[in-house]
Amino acid sequence: MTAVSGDQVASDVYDARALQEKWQVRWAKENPFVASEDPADGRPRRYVLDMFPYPSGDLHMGHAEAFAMGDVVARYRFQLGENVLHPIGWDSFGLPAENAAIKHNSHPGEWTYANIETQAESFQRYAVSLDWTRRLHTSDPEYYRWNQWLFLRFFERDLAYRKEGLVNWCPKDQTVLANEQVVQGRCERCHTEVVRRSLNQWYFRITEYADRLLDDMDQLGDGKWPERVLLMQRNWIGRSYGADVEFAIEGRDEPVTVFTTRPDTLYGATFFVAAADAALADELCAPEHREEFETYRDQVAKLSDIERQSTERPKTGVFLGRYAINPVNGERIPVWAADYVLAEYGHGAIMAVPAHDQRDLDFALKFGLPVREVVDTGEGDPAETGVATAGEGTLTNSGPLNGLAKDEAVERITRILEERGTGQGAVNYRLRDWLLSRQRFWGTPIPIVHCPECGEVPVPDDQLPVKLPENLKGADLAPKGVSPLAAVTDWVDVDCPRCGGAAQRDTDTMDTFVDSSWYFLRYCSPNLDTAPFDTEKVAEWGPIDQYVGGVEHAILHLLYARFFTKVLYDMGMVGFTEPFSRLLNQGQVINQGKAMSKSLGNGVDLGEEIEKYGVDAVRLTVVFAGPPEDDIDWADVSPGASLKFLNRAFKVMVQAGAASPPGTDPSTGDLTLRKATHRAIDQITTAVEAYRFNVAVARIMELVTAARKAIDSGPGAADPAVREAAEVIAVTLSLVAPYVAEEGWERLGHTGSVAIGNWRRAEPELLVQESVTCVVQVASKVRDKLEVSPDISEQELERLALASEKVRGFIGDREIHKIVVRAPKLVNIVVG
RNA sequence: GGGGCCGUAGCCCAAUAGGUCGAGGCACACGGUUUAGGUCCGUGACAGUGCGGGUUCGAGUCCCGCCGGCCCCA
Repeated sequence: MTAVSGDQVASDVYDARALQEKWQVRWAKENPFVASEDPADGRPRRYVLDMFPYPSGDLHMGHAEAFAMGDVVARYRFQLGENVLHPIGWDSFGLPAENAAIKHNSHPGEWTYANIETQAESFQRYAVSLDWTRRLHTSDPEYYRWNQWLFLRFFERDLAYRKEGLVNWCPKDQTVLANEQVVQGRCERCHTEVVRRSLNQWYFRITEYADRLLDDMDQLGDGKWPERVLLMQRNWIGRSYGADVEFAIEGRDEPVTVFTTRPDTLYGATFFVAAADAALADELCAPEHREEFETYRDQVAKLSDIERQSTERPKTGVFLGRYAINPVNGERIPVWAADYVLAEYGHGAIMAVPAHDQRDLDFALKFGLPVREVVDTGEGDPAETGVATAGEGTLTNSGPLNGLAKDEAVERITRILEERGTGQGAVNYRLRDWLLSRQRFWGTPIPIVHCPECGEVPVPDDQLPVKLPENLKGADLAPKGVSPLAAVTDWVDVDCPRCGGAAQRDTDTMDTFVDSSWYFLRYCSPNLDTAPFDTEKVAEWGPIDQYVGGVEHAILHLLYARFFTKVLYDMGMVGFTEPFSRLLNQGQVINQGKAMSKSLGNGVDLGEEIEKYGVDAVRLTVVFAGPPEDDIDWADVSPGASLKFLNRAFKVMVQAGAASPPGTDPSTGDLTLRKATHRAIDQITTAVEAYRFNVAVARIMELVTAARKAIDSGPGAADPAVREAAEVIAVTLSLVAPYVAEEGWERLGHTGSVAIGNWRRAEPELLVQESVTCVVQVASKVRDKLEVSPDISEQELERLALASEKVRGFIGDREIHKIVVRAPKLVNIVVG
């Protein structure tokens, strides 16, 4: 670990391990990063938060990157002298604990809390500027009690409800999943193919907030959130404008409503399709087609979502022996059942316009259904080309719409439908309600009692928390398709809170994303036992000024947390509608171009890297590797080089500290170095504020080199400018390499931590340059360079440029067409 | 299939409102220090911005097309 040995005086050598041991003890004693609640404390308040970790084991390289980035932001704020809230906690409910408990025949809590302790120690060693007094764990009854309390408030507001419906079921984890947890038809966690089941489950009515979730994103623009995250959320919510159109069905009293984004193509609807697995298809099926339909439906049920949504697969379907009536032209169109229409989107049925929708066209061609073009786009007839046309064009074959453009037609037909009472303008969303029940043990019990008399009865607030039974372990927790809680009869059987009769607890637990949807509010009053959080404290700290975490949460966690915040706003419990004012997505740490994994054998162990290079060097490596949002390939970076740099920086601080006392007036110091120092301050500050931490580090490196040069071949270590530079090095380096910064600061003769309130401002007079290089171009090629004053006038600069011998030579006898002058940096002489 | 982001030395990456492509680092080479090696100090070479067009006095930056990579939605 010691990087330098031999002729150096041992104490002047940066010894990472020794410094870690020394400063961890001091920080633990002095607690420099505790947020102040003192009302008299006038410092600006700042809330910086890293997404809390899941205690899956010890910290790994991913945590190292995330928390190094977040810590740059937090420590910068501390350096500015702000009152920073930078708390930590654990997202400690979840499946891995349960699986570990089954494997080791233990209780999930044992594994969970042991891992939390391990991670807590690692965080201390990693020197993250955390406020340890606010620590929380979502698996504590003191925490999940408030999940239950919030669930009940949602229930009262009809934002939590139970319904029977087709849900995503993971056969491996033996539980249902939210839509957001199904990626490409597979379980987000274990990648098993998800199947459909019809179950009675609890949902949060997030669709009620779809418009606000979309529209409030306006608050997050201008670089406050990464554009791609906003884009992903927009896509996920998937708002589309169109119309609901009522189709009468022969032999049925009630019409069937379909949603379409293209009401303008209504005259081109030549058939009607119900999702094969929707109740509607079953209902519409004529008796003589029932057998065929049921066979088909059973086939569809066996298909995975992946197969079903594949565009490669030929279209399948059956005719249901019924006809629907097109409301605008009275046309009888056949009703089919197919699997390319999804039961849970829109109304589970569509009007098919084969000329202008490729899926409909594929289906029509396969089954010999008519294709009628109603928008002339100037492309070939879809019936012949096999290519549906979706673009702009002029309406045709469409009665009153003929001759209109697409947008006009949409407007006109919507009005016609509304006048006739057979349809209306409508908005459809891709977003589904949030399925929150899980058939697993290690989560928050849903605080509802099912009573044969009273139905769904909320557990009264004063009986919260509904605690998990403690006597389950090992095989008791094995997945069996129903929650393990169902088997604990003395837990399940309770008196109905309303009528006192025999009743049973709901045995499902909540999706752990409920836990993480409001934890950032709990940090403001982590021990409050009368409410989930103190509204006034949240008003003082919130919303979060800077949130830091991985892009893998771009939809799930961030969407849910935004939803919760809006509900809490409506309840008057928080005063803001967006929880995270700014968001930084850090990248992943990969190795040799691939995600680290055991099977590839390319894992990099954080503990081993720290052992080899020390905490500071590891942190410096991840921060310097590139922009924060980029992935870091560990094969491309060099922690050894980081360690060497820290050594250089440390020696500068030690030598400057030995040569002059603290408090030395820098104004008499070497001007060249002073200018370099203040330019560095200026550039580092700008870079940190713009999240360009890698650039900030590069500027610190330059400053160290400049100081080194000043000591070796300039004014010498005792020059006041060298001390000034060394102090700036200590302060700026503290954002990234806290140990060496603290030790350097002490060697510079300071007492107290370097980490708080020491950021310097660049002195403007030291930033001005007495001369700048002006390039002179002839026909856009650089032909000469001039040293000029920064405030030179355009006229003067033009005169100087034209006076240049070199320039005159290149102009020759060509005619000057134009001279572009951009004082003081450039002159371009355009010649004929 | 639709949408988005990205492509700068062997490698990781910089480049205010379009204005000298190269800040920083890795690797490499050379010199100094060193008994030697490493460390340390210093010096240096290598690219013209994926390809092809366009706008402009001037394009890494703006526009169009293509190639390659990544992401989101189908």
